[in-house]
Amino acid sequence: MTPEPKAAPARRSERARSAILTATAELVFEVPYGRLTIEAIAARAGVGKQTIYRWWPTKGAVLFDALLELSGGPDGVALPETGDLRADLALFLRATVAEMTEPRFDAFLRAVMIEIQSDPDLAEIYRDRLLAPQREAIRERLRVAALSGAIRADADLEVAVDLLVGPVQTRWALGLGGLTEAYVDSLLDLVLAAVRPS
Amino acid sequence: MTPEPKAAPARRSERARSAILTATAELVFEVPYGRLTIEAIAARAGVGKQTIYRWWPTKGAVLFDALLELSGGPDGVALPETGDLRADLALFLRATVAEMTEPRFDAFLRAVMIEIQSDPDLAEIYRDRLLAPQREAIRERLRVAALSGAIRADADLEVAVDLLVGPVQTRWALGLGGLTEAYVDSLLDLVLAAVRPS
Amino acid sequence: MTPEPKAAPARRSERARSAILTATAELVFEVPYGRLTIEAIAARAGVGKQTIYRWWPTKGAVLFDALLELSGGPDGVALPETGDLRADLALFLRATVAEMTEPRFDAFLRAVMIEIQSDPDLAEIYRDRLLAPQREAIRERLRVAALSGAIRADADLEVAVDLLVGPVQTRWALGLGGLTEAYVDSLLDLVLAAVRPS
Amino acid sequence: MTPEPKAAPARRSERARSAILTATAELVFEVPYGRLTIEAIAARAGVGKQTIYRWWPTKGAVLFDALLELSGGPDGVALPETGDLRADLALFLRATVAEMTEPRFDAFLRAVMIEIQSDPDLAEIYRDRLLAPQREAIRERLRVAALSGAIRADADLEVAVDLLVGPVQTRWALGLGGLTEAYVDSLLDLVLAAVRPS
DNA sequence: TATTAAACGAGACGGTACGTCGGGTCTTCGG
DNA sequence: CCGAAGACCCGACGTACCGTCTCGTTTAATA
Repeated sequence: MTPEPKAAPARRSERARSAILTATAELVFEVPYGRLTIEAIAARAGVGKQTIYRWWPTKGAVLFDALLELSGGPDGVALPETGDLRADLALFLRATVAEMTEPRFDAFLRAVMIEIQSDPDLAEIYRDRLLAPQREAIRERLRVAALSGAIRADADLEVAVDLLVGPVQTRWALGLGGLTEAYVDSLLDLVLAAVRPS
Repeated sequence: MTPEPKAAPARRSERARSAILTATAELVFEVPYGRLTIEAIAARAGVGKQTIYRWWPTKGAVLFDALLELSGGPDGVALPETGDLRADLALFLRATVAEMTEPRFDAFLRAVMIEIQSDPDLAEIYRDRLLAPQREAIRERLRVAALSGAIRADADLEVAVDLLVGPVQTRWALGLGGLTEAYVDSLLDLVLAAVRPS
Repeated sequence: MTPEPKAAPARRSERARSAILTATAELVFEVPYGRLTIEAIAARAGVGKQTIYRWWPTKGAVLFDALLELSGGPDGVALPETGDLRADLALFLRATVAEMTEPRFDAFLRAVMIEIQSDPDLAEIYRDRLLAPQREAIRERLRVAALSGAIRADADLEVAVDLLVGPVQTRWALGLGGLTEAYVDSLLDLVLAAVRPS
Repeated sequence: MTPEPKAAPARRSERARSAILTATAELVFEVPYGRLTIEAIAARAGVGKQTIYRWWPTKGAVLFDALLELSGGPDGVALPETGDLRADLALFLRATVAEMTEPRFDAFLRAVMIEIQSDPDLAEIYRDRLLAPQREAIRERLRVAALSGAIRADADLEVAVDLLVGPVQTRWALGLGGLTEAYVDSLLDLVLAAVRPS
């Protein structure tokens, strides 16, 4: 059932794999990403450099695997569905803001941003594996709300998702600050006004 | 009257300065930013490496000066004021989208994004020198509209700015695509609905 | 029994080592020693700079290893012992003069002289590894001659060695010229007169 | 009558000239000659680099002028003529040894040696300006001794000079040590024995 | 005494080489 | 036979000096 047992991982050391991802996660927080070297990861993980190059093509790939390892269980920030649209969205956005505010996660995400800007392939992976599911969940939530009449039926939901996510992401990415719970409330006021029925 | 403008750059070669910024702008487009080296800039500019290190502390600083040089005259994308709010905003957003779509500018902006994620000092410069004026112009335009009754008087204009700028910036930064004129229209539909009077 | 022969050079590439020493020997002859760069040696040897710095602390150390490599087999100029003191010394001095006159060796020795003047540690190595054995051989030859009555028994042999070697070395070092076989004869006339019995 | 008023030294600053030579003399003692830079000389002398390059072609030329300045008045070590040959030579050799032993002079002379090995032109200047007069003085002294019957009439005086000077110079240059007054005595014993009449 | 041309201090400039860091590959050895 | 260890070739780093080249600013011989 495993979809891709390809390239038969032969005998891959699980110990080495997780040591490498753990070391990466630690180092991303400790040193500026531009100074993060494969040698440092190997040294921290107690692993030969070759063991890294054998399994990952680039530093960015290691970073992404480390990220997937972290966001593995609970797929990032989950979106609840209590029936109260505003409450659900508020919960989600507050959790997002909390992540972006937490120093370790902030460092990690900025490293990911750097790789996304540098490498379109990694950008695609990020979109497909992490972004798309999240956006789809929000869109689905809005769709339900539209059916129940909580929001306008003809609203462009894709753009509505952008309206919810874009402002927060942009403020974080450009370091504009102001990412508080109050901000989330103000944002929701406007976005919900935009999609309010008739 | 100032007795010592001492820190005055002494005798700085304008020829070298502009050759360096030009070479940087060219190379940012030609090679991935991670592979862009100071040596390459120096070689392309026909300049000694030391001449770069003498006047800029980091590669990012050179990049930013090159950016400021480009966006020098017309401060980036200007915001017209015709009295028709939607038309003004549409013009502005379309120009922004056009920039982000143009390969040279796209490459340049991604390089800037990398530096912003890496260096808070550069992020601050970017915010203060380029972002802040633009956002202020938009906010001012909205303020005028609020006074004339075109939009709700009690709307939170700071968040309204985010609503306009965030979605576009986020789609570009994360490579989500779909940055078309149609998208701008859909976006404006929702945003103007959000701030529509009573 | 030694638990850690650790400082053992690990796995050192013999290919690189000899390529470096050969390149050095060639370049010492081709360019003035002051212009001889480590980068040129590395390039000529087809080797990374780091490989040189890994095994030698300074350019002078490489030069000395190259010299030892050359003077390896026949320990420099050998001193024969035929029973005829004057003939033996004449052979030795002529060989010395021949070396000093040969352009490649001249260039090499002048480079060594420069390093000796610059670095007392290298001077010590030179004395111990190359000079001392040679001087000891001469002194031993003179000792035998003293025992056989060919020269005065109470002559200060250390100084006698200086008398043989110093004039030639000085004329060469200061570029005074006149280093011919005739000069060797004149020199031997005087030196042997100095140590002639009774 | 001045054969070359050419290049008319125009107005040369004596202050600068002597400051440069003094700074050079100081620095030769303070830093290894290989690390002695023109920039350091200029800085120490409170002079622009160009002022050095205007009047001297190379660092070695400055060094030599500094040396000539020092050995200016008393042309190096003078050779007395008291009628007692051994006493005269002993005085001269002891003075030479004293110079070579004095740390400042030692450093200076080693710098000169480096330049002589590096640059045949400077070697020639050194021979002509400093070495030749000294050797001629010794040879003249020996010639007088030969006439007076103190030494053999048919001795090769050029080689005799080498016998006196070479051993001391060589021991110093190669760092063999043992440059004491006792050594001078032993040396004179042998050399005078070599040229003793019949 | 005022003019003027050079030499001067300062230091930026285009370069070369330095000695170091890290990338990505290859080789050796131990488990 | 994988993995740790680390040497290897290579390219770039940021620094130190090179020798040249402006810049004003003395400075001393003329005009």
